[in-house]
This record gives sequence, C-alpha cells and structure tokens, in this order.
Amino acid sequence: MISLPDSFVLRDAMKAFFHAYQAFTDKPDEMLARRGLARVHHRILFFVALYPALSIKDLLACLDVTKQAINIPLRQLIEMGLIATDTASHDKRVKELRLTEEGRKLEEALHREQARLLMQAFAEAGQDATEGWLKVNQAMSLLSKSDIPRS
Amino acid sequence: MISLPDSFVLRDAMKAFFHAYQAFTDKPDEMLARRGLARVHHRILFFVALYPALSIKDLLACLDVTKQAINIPLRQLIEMGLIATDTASHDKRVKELRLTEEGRKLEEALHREQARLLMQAFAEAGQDATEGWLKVNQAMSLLSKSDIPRS
DNA sequence: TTAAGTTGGTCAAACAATTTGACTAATAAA
DNA sequence: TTTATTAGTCAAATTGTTTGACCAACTTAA
Repeated sequence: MISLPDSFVLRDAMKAFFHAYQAFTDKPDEMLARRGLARVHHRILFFVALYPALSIKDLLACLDVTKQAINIPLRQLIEMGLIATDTASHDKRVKELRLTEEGRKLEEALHREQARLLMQAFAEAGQDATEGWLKVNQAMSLLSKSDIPRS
Repeated sequence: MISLPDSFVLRDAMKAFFHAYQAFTDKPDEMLARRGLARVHHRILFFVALYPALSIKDLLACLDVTKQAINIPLRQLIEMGLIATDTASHDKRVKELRLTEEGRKLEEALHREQARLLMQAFAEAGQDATEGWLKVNQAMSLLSKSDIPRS
C-alpha cells in the first residue's frame, strides 16, 4: 500500500500536478501566440517530431481528438510550410506527416523551453525523484485510452 | 547534472506527461459532461474544496484566468446550489466561496475518480517513485507564475 | 470483380469558451 | 476625500469544438 508523505496530502499532490502542467505549457503557449498559433499546433508539431511519417489517423489517436478538430490547425501548419506531407508508399490512402526544416526549428524552440523547465525541476528534485516522476507518469499514461500511436 | 534513463529520452518523458495529464482529466470530464458541466467547473470546485472561504480574486489567481472567464461557470455553480457565497467579515467587498453539501458530494465523486487513477499508478510505480513524482511536480509548480493562492 | 471497409478531406450549423474593453457599485485605505 | 481594490456586468468579436452528412481515392475480402 502506497502512503503519501504526511505533509503532502492527495489534494495537494493534485494541485501540484495541475500547476506543474500549467507551467509546462505556459512558455510555449506564449511563443505560439506571437505567431498566431495555439496549443493544438504545438501538439501536432510535437507528435510529428516524435514520430516522423506519422499518419493523420495515428495523429488523431495520439491527440484523442476528431479529424474536424485538427483539420484547420493542420492545414495552417502545412500552408505555413512547417509540415510536409507525402503519400505513403505502402498504402496510397495514407499521408505521411513530417516536419520541414522550418517546422523543425519551431518545434525545437518550443521543446527547448519545456526541456529547460523540466531540467530545472529535475535538478531541484534530484536524480531519484526524476526517475520516479518518469515512472509514475508512464504508468498513468498507460491507464489512458489514447495510447498506442503507431498502427 | 541530472541524467535520464537510457531508454527514456526527454521527448518520451514529455509524451508520458501529456498522456498522464490526459488520463487524469478524462473520467472527471466525462462525469461533468453528463451534468452539462466542464473542466472549468471542476477546477473551481477543486480549489474551493482545497481552500474553503476562497475569495474570487484568489480563485482567479489559482486558475490563472480572467474574471470574465469564470463569471458564467461560477454563476452556474452558485445557481445549481453547489457553491455558496458569504461576505467576508473582515472586508465586506470580498466574497467567501464554500462548497454546499451538494457541491461537496460532486467534488468528492470527481476527486475519488482521480484518486483512484493516481493510486493505481502509484501502486504500479512504487513508493519511491511516488515520492519522486510529488517532489518534481511541486518543484515545477513553483516555477509557474500562478502560485500563491492565498492573499 | 464487385462489395465493403478504410483513410483523408470537406462543409455547414450549432454551440461553447474566451478575450477585450468599458463601465458600475460597494467598500477600504491613504 | 481622493484613490485603490473587489466584485460584477455587458457586449462584440473571435476562436474552438462538436455533430452529422457527405465525397473521393484506395485497399481488402468475399
């Protein structure tokens, strides 16, 4: 049975989780807003960076949204030349999404900000805590429906 | 210097964080939707549960939103009899927000679902990992602007 | 080879959420 | 008594999301 530290009850843990996630998305949101983009655009860039040649269908599964919800944001990213699409050789119906050089640069800038924040928190919390954080998040993410990105 | 486990690069850690947070809000979102409510309502209920007698101003600081953004959701919660307001004795300008009995019940039901998910992930990850998770989230939340809930 | 299923895309209407800015009233503090 | 604070409202514009109905291209299975 897991017990929480006396000074840290569950509701406080939830509050910390909420604010940690808020801090995590804060800087990127601000950077995106300056370009007229939003968090959805970042999520698309993030998953395409993580999984080059990602299909539309798998992207929808990653984000757990409808195709209508990314229709416009994705089109904007393509029109802005941040994402390129080619037809998959194995199946002409599927589109493979990739970052362009420009897209890579933006995604990298956003990633750098988030990495900076994480590394700062990791440094404060220590090596063991960092590994524990990864472990719990991974366990929790496996309890969500929107896992399994590749088909 | 913090080093991540070989098999777990930073982008994978970010993905796990994203999906963990998604799993965390998933069940409550669904329960709220059945009542015609949304995540904002949950956030309000959560912070009022955590800090009884919370003022409107402090609630805005907790959530990092404008007063216009909670105007309608908060009014709905009050009209539905889930939140009660009284005038603060020390300053007649400020309103003290509290959960009603009905509000407590709903907040508790939402909290129970999230607690269940967390405890499940904690059990899988172990005691040390749980403490590490708490520690990193707390460190990260202190790096966000929207801290300091009480005035 | 046809029928059924899959992938990607679009359109439109309805609805919900958020932002900006202006403005009021009550109260407290300088 | 002027200024600042807290709470609240209104309105307009913008944005985001959902639902449902479609279509075209392509693949797979009967």
